[in-house]
Amino acid sequence: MSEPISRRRPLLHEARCQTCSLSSLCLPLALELDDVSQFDAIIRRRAPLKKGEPLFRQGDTFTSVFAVRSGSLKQLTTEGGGNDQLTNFYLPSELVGLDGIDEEHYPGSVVALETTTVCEIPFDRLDLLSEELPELRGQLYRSMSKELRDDRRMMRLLSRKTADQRLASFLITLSDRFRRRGYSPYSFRLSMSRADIGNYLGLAVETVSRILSRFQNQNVVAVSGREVNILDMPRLIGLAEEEEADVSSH
Amino acid sequence: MSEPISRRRPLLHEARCQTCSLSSLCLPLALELDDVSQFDAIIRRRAPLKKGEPLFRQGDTFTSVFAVRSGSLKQLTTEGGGNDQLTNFYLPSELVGLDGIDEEHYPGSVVALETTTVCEIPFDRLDLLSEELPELRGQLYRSMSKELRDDRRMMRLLSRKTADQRLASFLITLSDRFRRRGYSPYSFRLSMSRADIGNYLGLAVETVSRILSRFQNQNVVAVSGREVNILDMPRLIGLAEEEEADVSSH
DNA sequence: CGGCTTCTTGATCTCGATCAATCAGCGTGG
DNA sequence: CCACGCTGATTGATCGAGATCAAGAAGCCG
Repeated sequence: MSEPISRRRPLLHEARCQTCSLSSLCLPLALELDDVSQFDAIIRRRAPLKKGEPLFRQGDTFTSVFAVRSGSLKQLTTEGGGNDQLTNFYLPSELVGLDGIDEEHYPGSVVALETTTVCEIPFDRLDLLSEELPELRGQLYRSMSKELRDDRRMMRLLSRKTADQRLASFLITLSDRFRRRGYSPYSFRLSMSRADIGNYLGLAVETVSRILSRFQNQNVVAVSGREVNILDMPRLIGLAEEEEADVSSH
Repeated sequence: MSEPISRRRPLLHEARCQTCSLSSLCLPLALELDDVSQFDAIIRRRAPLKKGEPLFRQGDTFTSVFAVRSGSLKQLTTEGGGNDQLTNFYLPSELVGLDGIDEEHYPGSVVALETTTVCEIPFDRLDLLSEELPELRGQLYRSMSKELRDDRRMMRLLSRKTADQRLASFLITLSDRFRRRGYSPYSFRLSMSRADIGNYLGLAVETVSRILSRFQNQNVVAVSGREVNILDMPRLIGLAEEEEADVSSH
């Protein structure tokens, strides 16, 4: 009634969970159709963020978690001085803000890397709904659990892997996330700068650049600016693991 | 009634949430007395683990999370080869196993560092109970969120801090956890080896040893084997932050 | 006591940071 | 349409924190 086939707010129209192409990856993934409607009802749509615009800032009051609909974001934590640490990149269908639940504020800023749209999910409503919908609750537990698991992988990367292994792992992880979203795992565009990559991986920008060049010379990837082509995936996987591998082949 | 002042199962008796000294830190922290009983009813007590004994192993089927009652544990993730990464230490009242929820198995082994007792909380029962008890659900969300937050801090430590800062941060974090549990924040015993500390902080054992010696020479701490005394907490905090600090005082 | 493991201390080497200099893109305005 | 200036990316040269290699010392337990 209030919204027939609204042309005035086409974004809002498209932005329903029921018609969202990400629904098989996102929070409502395990819900029945009826339940999806309930979930959809608590979502708030947001105007798209422009590149560099913050979704929220470190210290802002925690109210909601956000599902990325399109684009990408980075999470930054500042601690004294101007010394940022980039702790995460978020791609479509991923959930942002879960680490803010246990205090009244977000522990880091989240900033758009390109034009980005998100769905805002007020946490108090989500919590209440999760009481009625066990599937939703389970999905929420699983999302957080998965993020914990990913964090552990990241710690391993930061404390044990060489620069080469870090870059290779990074590219593989990205590739994998694209593949799961239906994009090519071999050819994609980085939405983050070299500086962002370095910050995230605990490396200097120069090192990132150098290693990408080297990978390129070895015909493992082709890189042109932010455009990446993975030419030899098995080799790249080898580079990411490479346990001081018995390099000798005889 | 069923248990007057049972002498036959003193452990089980003491091991009730209602009388547990950790109840103000543990999962049931936000529950009313009646609700605590419900929670208590799903807990399974466990025989104490001896030093070196695993609570579970990487790959074991996920069934439960565990609350540490006494002692301490370490979490290890093995990835190809024999190259372990120590991703966490667990102290009394902390929750173990949350990162296993979203897959059918635990992503790492958890091993006792000393004689350790835990409460087993079957996750399916916990999930069901969290439907009825919003406070419990909230506490569970908060626990996971806090762990996410701690992980981010750890990533920062691993990718930006020097060896000195890492050691100082480690000691401060431990001190803080002891204080919150009612123990001295200045004097405590490390239940983990130097090798464990190094593995956790991304440093070689030798480096850990060297830096502890240096801290000792600077009268910041007194270390004797695994016994630690923090002599100058403000100084230690300074060492942990030390943003390429303007060392000059004039 | 002897045979472990764990811890400490010293000497050297290496990976990646840092410093420094271009180079490439790209939007802005003349 | 091109010159200008800015930011981001690449490449080279040097340096240093911490790893690794190598010995001892000190617990610890049978």
